[in-house]
Amino acid sequence: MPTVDAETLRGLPHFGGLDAVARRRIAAGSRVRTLERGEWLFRRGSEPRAFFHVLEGCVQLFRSTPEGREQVIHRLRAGQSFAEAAVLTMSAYPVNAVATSSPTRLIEVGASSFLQVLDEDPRVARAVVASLCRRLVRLVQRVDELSVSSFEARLARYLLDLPAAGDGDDLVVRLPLPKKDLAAFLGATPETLSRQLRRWRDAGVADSRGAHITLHQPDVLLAVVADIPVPSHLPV
Amino acid sequence: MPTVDAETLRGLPHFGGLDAVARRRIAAGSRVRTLERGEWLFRRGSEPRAFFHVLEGCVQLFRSTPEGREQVIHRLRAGQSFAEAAVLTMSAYPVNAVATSSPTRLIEVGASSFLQVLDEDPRVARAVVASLCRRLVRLVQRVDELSVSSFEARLARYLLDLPAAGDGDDLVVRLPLPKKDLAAFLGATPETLSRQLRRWRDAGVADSRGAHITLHQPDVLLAVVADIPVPSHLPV
DNA sequence: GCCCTCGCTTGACGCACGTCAAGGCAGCGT
DNA sequence: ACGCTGCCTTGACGTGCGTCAAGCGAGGGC
Repeated sequence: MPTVDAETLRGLPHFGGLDAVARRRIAAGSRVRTLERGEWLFRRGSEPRAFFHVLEGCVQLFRSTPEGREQVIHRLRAGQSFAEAAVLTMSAYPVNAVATSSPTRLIEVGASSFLQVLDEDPRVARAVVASLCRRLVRLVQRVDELSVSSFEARLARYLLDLPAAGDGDDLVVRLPLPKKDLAAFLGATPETLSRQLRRWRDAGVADSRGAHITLHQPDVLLAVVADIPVPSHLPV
Repeated sequence: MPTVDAETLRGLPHFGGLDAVARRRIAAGSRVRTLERGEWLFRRGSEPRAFFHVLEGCVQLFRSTPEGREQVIHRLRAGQSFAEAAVLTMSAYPVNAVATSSPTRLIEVGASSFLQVLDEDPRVARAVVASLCRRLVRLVQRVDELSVSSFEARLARYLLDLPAAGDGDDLVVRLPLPKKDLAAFLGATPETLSRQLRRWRDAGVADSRGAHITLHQPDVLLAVVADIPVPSHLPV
């Protein structure tokens, strides 16, 4: 059970400004955990004893219905923290969490030491408030997207938000996750994703070869994102 | 422009524990506003100069697409605060806000005095963090609901969450808002709402007369909420 | 009384997506 | 080589829900 170096905590957004004493206190209540792909970190409804910070790999937060349909709420990569809110309300984790790559290394910060430091140091409180706010705004956006925009629009937005390389007039992006997971993240099925990419290929808008997707007409995608139906002067 | 009595602030969740000095500071940066039904409080994208606390009436937060489709994010009634997150990030209101009843009275708390007190008093920070967390959890629930559950399930859950009066074996609830607004809140259209109520009436599950809805078989609705398809031993 | 507006209800119709089922194609172990 | 097992793709089909359009009933003004 590897413990956490107090120095390591300096890198975390919440604890960057802390003095050495407080940092050592947090470090004492923390440890590093390593998970394999597919391993569960916590389940929805269980008691939140800790929040987490991703050092390496990827964690997916999701909910699921009794029949197995799942909605991915969030994907966390290196440098991001999560589950602070659950710790702060001290009620229950509202989602499930599993690692989606191997190995995934995390810092697990114990609830009690975190709450103590939070009460004593206004700077931590400030940092936590800020990060909660950012998350809140992002969620508001997702509520909006999931209910009013089509799958096409959600996918277009996702692709345009990826880091892209130019290639002549085209943009080329690389999917950072398998297509079936991307589909789940966008609240749809792999079949729907596949069909949308097919339609774009037929229309000459975008081509996909494996995880590499070439956007021939990014402006069309931009119009889709804005939810303005594209004037169909396109060849069949 | 009526100013705010420092005593009034004692009633607000964020400021209940404050000392008189801090409260007077907040009061100086605040005022009471009265809106008519339909009046705008702020628009998405504008700069957040204040957050609000509802004293009376109702405020609706929503987003809308260029073509006019709207998604209601939240409805606030007396005793609730909103837009703290926008103030804290200091970027832009992520939603629109309008009053939906007349009169709607609000306390408008100026951003600068709020931020100052937040930095100085850890108790305020704690209260704000707690309220943000609650909101975050509720939003996570909505992301989940909007994407994985059917309209029927969302409506069932909404009805079961209303305060109900018993009447024999039946439960009777009163819709606190017009049906078209309810439909929007649940991310659907009035037609869809109408049809669902019709189906329940035909199945003998629930009857609606205006805003009064009688639930003859609450257990069926409970099953719907759990997303377990109801075994159809029901008469046509 | 009449007419207007608004909220609600119904029907007809279309489309986006989910589900089920059947391949194709890669990688990988034996 | 073989057959696994996953991931992706495609087709056929069903359905939830939005859109359009019509009609209904309850106010409210004149």
